[in-house]
Amino acid sequence: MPELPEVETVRRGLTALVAGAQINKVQVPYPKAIVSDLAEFKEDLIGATIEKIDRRGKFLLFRLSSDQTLVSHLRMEGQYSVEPAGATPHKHTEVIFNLADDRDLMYNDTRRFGRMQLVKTGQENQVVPGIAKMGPEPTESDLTEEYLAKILAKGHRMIKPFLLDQANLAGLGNIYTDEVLWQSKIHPETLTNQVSATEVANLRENIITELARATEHHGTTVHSFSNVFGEVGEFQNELDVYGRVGEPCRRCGEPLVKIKVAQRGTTYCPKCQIKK
DNA sequence: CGCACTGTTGAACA
DNA sequence: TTGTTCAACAGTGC
Repeated sequence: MPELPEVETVRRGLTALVAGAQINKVQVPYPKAIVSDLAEFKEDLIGATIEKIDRRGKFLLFRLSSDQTLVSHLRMEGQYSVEPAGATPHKHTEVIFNLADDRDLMYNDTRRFGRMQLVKTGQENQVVPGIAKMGPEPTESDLTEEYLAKILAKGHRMIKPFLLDQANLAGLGNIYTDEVLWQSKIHPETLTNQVSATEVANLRENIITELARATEHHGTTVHSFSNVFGEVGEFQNELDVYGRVGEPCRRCGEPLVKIKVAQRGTTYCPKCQIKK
């Protein structure tokens, strides 16, 4: 389900609902979801209060009063819901946090790809590989033009898998990558060292703007995404290429085409996005 | 039945 | 050594 805008939408929802809540007990119907020691996971969470929820890239970071952090990655279809205590778990509920205020925070994951682990706060930057290697957040201050130009020039890899690689920059996934490449008029198979300085500046601006816009619209709902309130995003109505194969390009009218790039479905405009 | 799918990772390979 | 590619993870829906 989620790229950065969706994870940020979940973070905000969770903050509104469970920041300040205390955990009484934890049940784990699907132990594989827990990467760290399971017994410690359950034990250490008892009595802890969720002080706040941060985000790094697509990772959610529940900051606990116990000086520990619950690191949670939703991968493809993970989602959280908050229900009255004792509510029946869903078919794919993997973890249940029983809260002291008679509510249950449930983690549900249809495809069972999501993972969570408990670490000492601050240690996530070393212990969680995805975070340790993660590139800058896609913001004006963190993602500088100099940095982007430098790493693009360094490799000779196709631009699409490059942008999907969280080690280069955080936050983009398959949907928004197709969108920003279309906006930037760059063919998804363009080699990174073939991207001109002008295109780099433009691409950077589009990445930052697009992810911020999508976040304002509470993300894109494809298939299963909903926030903790069970609400869907609205950004799917704003997408220009993803899911629009065969439909006319909104810039030139040419029918959009779909190809496979680095094992991922990729939609683009064959007239606006010319391979060099 | 076959294929596609929002993401990441570790092994294989150059 | 370093960078890149690709299968695998698991379930649902078309």
